[in-house]
Amino acid sequence: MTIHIHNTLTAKKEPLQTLEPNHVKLYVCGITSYDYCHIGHARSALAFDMIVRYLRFRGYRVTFVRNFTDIDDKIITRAQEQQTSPEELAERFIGEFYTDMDALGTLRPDFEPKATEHIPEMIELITQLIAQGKAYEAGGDVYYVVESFPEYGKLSKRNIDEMQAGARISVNEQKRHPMDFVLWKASKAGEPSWPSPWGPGRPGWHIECSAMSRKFFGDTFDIHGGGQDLIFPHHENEIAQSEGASGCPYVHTWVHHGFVTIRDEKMSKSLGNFLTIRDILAHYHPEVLRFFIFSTHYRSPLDFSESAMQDAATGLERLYECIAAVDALPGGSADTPTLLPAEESGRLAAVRDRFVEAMDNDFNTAQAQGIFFDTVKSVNRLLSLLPAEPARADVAILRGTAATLKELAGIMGLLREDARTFLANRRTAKITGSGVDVPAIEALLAERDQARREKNWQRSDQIRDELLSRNIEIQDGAGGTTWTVKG
RNA sequence: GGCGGCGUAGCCAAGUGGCCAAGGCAGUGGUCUGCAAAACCAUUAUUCAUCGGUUCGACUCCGAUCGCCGCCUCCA
Repeated sequence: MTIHIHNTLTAKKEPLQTLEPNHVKLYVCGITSYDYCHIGHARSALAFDMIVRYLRFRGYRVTFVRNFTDIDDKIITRAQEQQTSPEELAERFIGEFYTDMDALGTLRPDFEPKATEHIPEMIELITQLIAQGKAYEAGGDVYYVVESFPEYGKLSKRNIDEMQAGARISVNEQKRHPMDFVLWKASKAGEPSWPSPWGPGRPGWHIECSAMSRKFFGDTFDIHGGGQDLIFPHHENEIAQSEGASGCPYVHTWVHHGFVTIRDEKMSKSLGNFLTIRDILAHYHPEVLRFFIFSTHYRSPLDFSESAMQDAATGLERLYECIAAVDALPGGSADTPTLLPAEESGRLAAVRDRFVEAMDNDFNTAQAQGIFFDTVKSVNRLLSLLPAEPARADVAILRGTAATLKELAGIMGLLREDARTFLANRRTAKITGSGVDVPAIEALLAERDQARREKNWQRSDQIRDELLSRNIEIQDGAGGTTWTVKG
């Protein structure tokens, strides 16, 4: 089996081929650091976190590069608003980004280049383009000659004429052609600037990725990723710059993930409908967010809602409950005959293969989650059949399955906590959130326990209803009564 | 207007032409339980927006229609 990945460039799923055997060179567009990250950024980070982990799980060496855009119009504007310097603002939000990413538990990329630390590389690339007649200087700015690149539009499936028909291209007297885009901008007074052959200025947005990916990977690399909104113009322009300069193919596979929407609309600051990662994590465990994000294929839109998050939380708890039940199993006896039907043990043993098949198909995490639930169902079924002194062989199979489940779910960053701890913490979080009085509950339960011993069912049920009205749900088990907070 | 994508049960969501259309949430019946809860078992789309076409056979391919969304300006 080979991994198939959807390639935006060809609009097809293609078998993964790497330039170097078993080595994937992956570049992902990171954030422009001028504000807190929202769930859309979380989706991007988590999608590529999963992809990197999965490729490594499948035996690839992955070199993962993700940049920071730390100089940009928005940064300059925001810094002025906040009466600080662009450098300070950008650094601050890079720090906030790390805070969020660490909370989400994402892997650090192997390299995290910043635009401001690669100005010479950008100047060199621009110089090469000018030397080839593919860029020109005008009034301290440098522009790319779009018409010098006949394949312009091949990624976003557009052509220059059609786009000119749209009237939204700003008129700029400096440009020779309205679609020409800026590689280097002359700085205005008070703006950050770097010396260049064209005078003091700063880089255009697109050039940084071309220059930095070339630094780490050379002229051609395997996978370039980002959000679907980057396809045009950002990635289209990167292709024009890089292929224009090198004459080589820039990227083999383009991977673009879908948006997070709220009430089916794209999150955007102008609509005021965006939620930051820390907003979400204040209310939900990071794994709940991950579970929610991976419940839909990465290229599809994903609609955020409270109820969807609740479903995700319920689903994740179901997985953890199962793991916790297996963890609680006794060692088992060699004298007890095994109960596990061959069909069932075969199904459990197939989990890994089924998971790989789903994930090899363009990282189908939604299908993979379905396989987790299938597995949980099988495990629970067997658990419910197990006698007090189960067969050692059955226990071994269940423990092995639980371990596999944790390993595979770990690729999505799920089931990474100790199950009992997770469930206990979750209950604690709910208690804290709802202001439940634990000693009062314990007292009522003790009273109910006494009532039950006396077979005073009326009083016993009265207490249960009383607790339920406070959102406390109880479970009578062999080892006593436990309780959880609903919701 | 141009380009791209989507429309699968009450909700969410897989499905790379052909065994009964995954899975989750919610619902219903049952087992268990003093009664419950959890768990388990069973059940919930003769049908995949609509209409045509290709094919022995289509949710899967092609065309049209309707509806929704995104990009075309900064954007994950």
